[in-house]
Amino acid sequence: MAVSTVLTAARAARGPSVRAAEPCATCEARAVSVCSVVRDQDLERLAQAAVQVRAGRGRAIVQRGEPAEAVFNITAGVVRLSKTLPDDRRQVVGFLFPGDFLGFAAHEAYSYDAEAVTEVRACRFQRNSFLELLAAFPAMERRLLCMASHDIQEAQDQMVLLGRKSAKERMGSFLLKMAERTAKTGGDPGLAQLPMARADISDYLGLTPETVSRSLAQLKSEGLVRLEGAHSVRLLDPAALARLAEAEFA
Amino acid sequence: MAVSTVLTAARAARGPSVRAAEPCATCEARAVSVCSVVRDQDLERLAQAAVQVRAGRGRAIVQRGEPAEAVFNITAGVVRLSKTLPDDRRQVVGFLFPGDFLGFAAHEAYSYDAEAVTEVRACRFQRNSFLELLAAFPAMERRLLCMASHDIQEAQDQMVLLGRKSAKERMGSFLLKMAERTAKTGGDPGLAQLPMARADISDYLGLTPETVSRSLAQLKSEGLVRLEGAHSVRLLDPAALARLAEAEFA
DNA sequence: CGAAATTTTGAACCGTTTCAACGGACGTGG
DNA sequence: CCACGTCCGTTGAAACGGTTCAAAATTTCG
Repeated sequence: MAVSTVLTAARAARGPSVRAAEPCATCEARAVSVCSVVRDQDLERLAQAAVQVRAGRGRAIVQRGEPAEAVFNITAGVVRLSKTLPDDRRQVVGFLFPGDFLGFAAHEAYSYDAEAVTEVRACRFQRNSFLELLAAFPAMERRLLCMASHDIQEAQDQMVLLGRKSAKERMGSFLLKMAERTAKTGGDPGLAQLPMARADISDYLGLTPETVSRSLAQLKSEGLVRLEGAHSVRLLDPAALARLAEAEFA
Repeated sequence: MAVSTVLTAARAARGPSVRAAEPCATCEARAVSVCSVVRDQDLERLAQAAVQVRAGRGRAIVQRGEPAEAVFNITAGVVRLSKTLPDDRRQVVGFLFPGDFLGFAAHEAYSYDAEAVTEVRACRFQRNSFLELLAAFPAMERRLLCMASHDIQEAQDQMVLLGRKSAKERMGSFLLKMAERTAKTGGDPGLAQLPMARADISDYLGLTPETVSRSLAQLKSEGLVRLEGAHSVRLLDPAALARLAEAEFA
């Protein structure tokens, strides 16, 4: 993921924010080591194609149907990807966090709306420049392919959630996933931070905001979690939660 | 996608079954032109790493958790990919048809079960050989990346279906998709052929077999379809069906 | 042709949604 | 710094769509 992060960093004279690549085998770490495969002059050339952009809470970043002329790399904040049916039913198909790519999978046009859940910073590339990078550096391409595979697996897990899990199970799965994310970015691993609104969570889990709220209340009454304000949840018994969620069934 | 198809064909002295590549921009055609990027001697080397395999109806091809040592390319028949929760709730995460890859996205272990819905023939590669191919031919890698992007978009559409559509809408979307497939392989475009059991369809659509049956009955009573036996459905009014399904919302 | 499996149909049940109202947090402006 | 208004989240009650359980009809295959 951190392709543009790295480029940005390169522009800023190679600061310590350049993250090391991790082994692709697990795809756990989405950091892409561009440095290892891109020569400095190319890096510079590409960095020039990248522009820092910002978006305030709730602002659209891309909209479904727009020609997919840009690829973004999120550097700060949280983005919500969603699709909306003509009668306004909405499904959130994913949340993007720092390091994630936006718009890469798109071919002609974006197939979803992307909006800022929190204040967002991102690195914007012209699509053509981005594709040139791929063409020039097969190792980049491989890395992206690996990341795409990972996304496919996540999507499949989400299908299990949407197709077969109860509301409480969905909520449990979601909390575990969010706590994992907190942990991965160096935060308290027992705390799930939920920067998005209940409506965003419900549209991600295929529920209503009311059901999300009720499911949380249930988990609370069972002693599995404690709500610390509306936007963070302490996991009191992650093991029990995992059992409940059958989170990706071990 | 017909990578192994092509390889197999190469072994059989380059028959007419070598499909031409189509432009990646749309990713509509999943045929991969290997011939254009792979030299003959390499093709032969790789063909030697591929083995034809068969599986009878209902037979497992790969199982979740198994080390992902092989990549398959389906050459005939239909494969069902599914995930099962510990209490036997099952979600079908996809069906594979001739030309599709199986096991490519897997990293260490397969993350799903793959079973033969009909009699299946496939081309089996050692994973390492397959990765060598990718390493040797960046154009292959690009093509796969494009295919993966396409799969991600399909997965997102399926999330909309599972998270937000009614039973009837799900059924409509499914029928349209299956009819499209029939059309693409040169069959009657107004006919959706459903080789899989109702239970497979229901596990794909996040429903029960009973609901699938009832939804079909409703569509029938509304004059949108006619059942021609249990495994093919004639679409009498595809436009109305598309409106109903909001199939990928135009 | 006949047995087993699959599909369809029927009726009661249940989890989630819907509709409605209340409570609390946040931000704005005084 | 506090008061007020708005938005968001929570809680309650009724309704609905889909599930579950049961049985009949059809298809499939030996």
